[in-house]
Amino acid sequence: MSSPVVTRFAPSPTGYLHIGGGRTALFNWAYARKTGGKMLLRIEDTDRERSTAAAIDAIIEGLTWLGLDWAGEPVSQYGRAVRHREVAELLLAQGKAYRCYCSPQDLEEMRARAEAEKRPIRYDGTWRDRDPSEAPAGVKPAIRFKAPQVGETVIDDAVQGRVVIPNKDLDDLIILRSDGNPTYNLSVVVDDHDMGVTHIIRGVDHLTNAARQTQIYMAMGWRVPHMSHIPLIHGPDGAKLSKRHGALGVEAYRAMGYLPEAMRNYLARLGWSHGDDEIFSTDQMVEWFNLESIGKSAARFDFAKLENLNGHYIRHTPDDMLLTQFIDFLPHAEGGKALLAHIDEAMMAKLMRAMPGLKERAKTLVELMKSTAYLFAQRPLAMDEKAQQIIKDGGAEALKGVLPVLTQVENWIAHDLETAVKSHAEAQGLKLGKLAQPLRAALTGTSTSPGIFDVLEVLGREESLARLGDQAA
RNA sequence: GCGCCCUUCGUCUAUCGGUUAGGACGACAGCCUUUCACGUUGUAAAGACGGGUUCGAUUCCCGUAGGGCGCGCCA
Repeated sequence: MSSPVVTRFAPSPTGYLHIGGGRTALFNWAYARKTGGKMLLRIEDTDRERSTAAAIDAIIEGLTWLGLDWAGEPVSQYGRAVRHREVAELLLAQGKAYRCYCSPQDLEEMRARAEAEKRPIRYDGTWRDRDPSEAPAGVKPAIRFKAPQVGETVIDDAVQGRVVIPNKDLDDLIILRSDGNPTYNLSVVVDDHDMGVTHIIRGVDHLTNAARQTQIYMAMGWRVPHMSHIPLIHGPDGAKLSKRHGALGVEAYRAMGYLPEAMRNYLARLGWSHGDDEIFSTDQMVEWFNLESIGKSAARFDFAKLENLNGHYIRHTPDDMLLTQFIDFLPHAEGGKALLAHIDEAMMAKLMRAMPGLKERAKTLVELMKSTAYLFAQRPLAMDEKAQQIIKDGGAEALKGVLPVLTQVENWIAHDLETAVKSHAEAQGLKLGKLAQPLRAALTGTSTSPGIFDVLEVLGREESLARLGDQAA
């Protein structure tokens, strides 16, 4: 029996929770659930300049919206700085780290020179073996990790396989800044160790860090956690995800009207697969999830597929649940708050009745919201010229013209009309061309199909219908 | 420049040496429908290139090309 799995999601609060981070969190969460372990949340806020409380809120809200939860309170990495410093000092005392008196300018020059001479950009080890007595006065040193210079560091990665990195390509990284604050690579190792993390699942952009961190683990004599470096998500053009593409915060996806379950399903399929299965519940995903089935190559974000999936989830969500989700969505939607103000019991009832027609053709909640515009509109509705002309012309032709016009105004009504007409026609043995009967029935209240009265209200001209009826009959 | 990783239809992917290379999204066409959508049927669409290994390679190895990531007193 091995120890229970502990995963962690460790974002830095320097901005919104982007979609790649959301997927990383999903994988960590899914793996923890699958194995009966737990996922921890750690906020990597050691960069005091860029970390913000707003970003922390955004991350937590984003995860919550995605339906991902974690064990215990979020851990602030910055709050553990004392311990990180302690480890840095320990490394220093053991001769596994040393003080470096190079100034940032020195280092910049070093880099510039290396670049100019087309040499690898690395710290040259100036202070690695220099006698501390040579230290310039008044300069606060940074502490560098004394990384092995020969041999190689191996990362046994569940996704990437066995990755071997020559130690000569890894330089002595700073673990403690000259101002006494720890840096990322040190903090991560100390925290993951102290927090009992058994499995690290993160983006491949951390692969090189994994090597450096492995060296620190070894220097401390700590056990190296299982690693899984998952491929990154690219934009539609194959390049890095930019804001133009999908590098938006997860809250942007919420505002675009995507359902959390659709997002989970889509994100899971991006890089991970279970045979030919495309649409699966989150429970199903958890049951199937495994690290081995995660691919190694980067995947492009495809909004068309997300939309399709989202449409599927919208259609398959029970009306009442969808209505709840819709209401919850409104505050986050552009123009949604204005609608929210008009929602009372009567409106809820209307929305509920309209939902079957509404959800049939909405791929996102935004589309669904747009389709409800009719319900919120002032009566009587203004008709465009085309509609007016059609009415003016009257006659049997009018009916043909009316439907498309209605479509423009409000698809779902047309849907109701169509359904009502069809059923009436069938019930009364009428040919579909003869619509007068069912329409009259609707007008007199014989039909209970919601939307019919609204339709007539839109038309606003019972005479036209009557005329149509005469001709059609 | 150096290191690491990747490469199957336009996109996401299946395939664990032998398949007519499968599915999904998208596209196109038909059906359903007096709108749109849903649904449904079908079509087109892929192993980057070059060498090996093997009776046999998409699958294993090497090289080339292309792409990605990393190389901060950022995380």
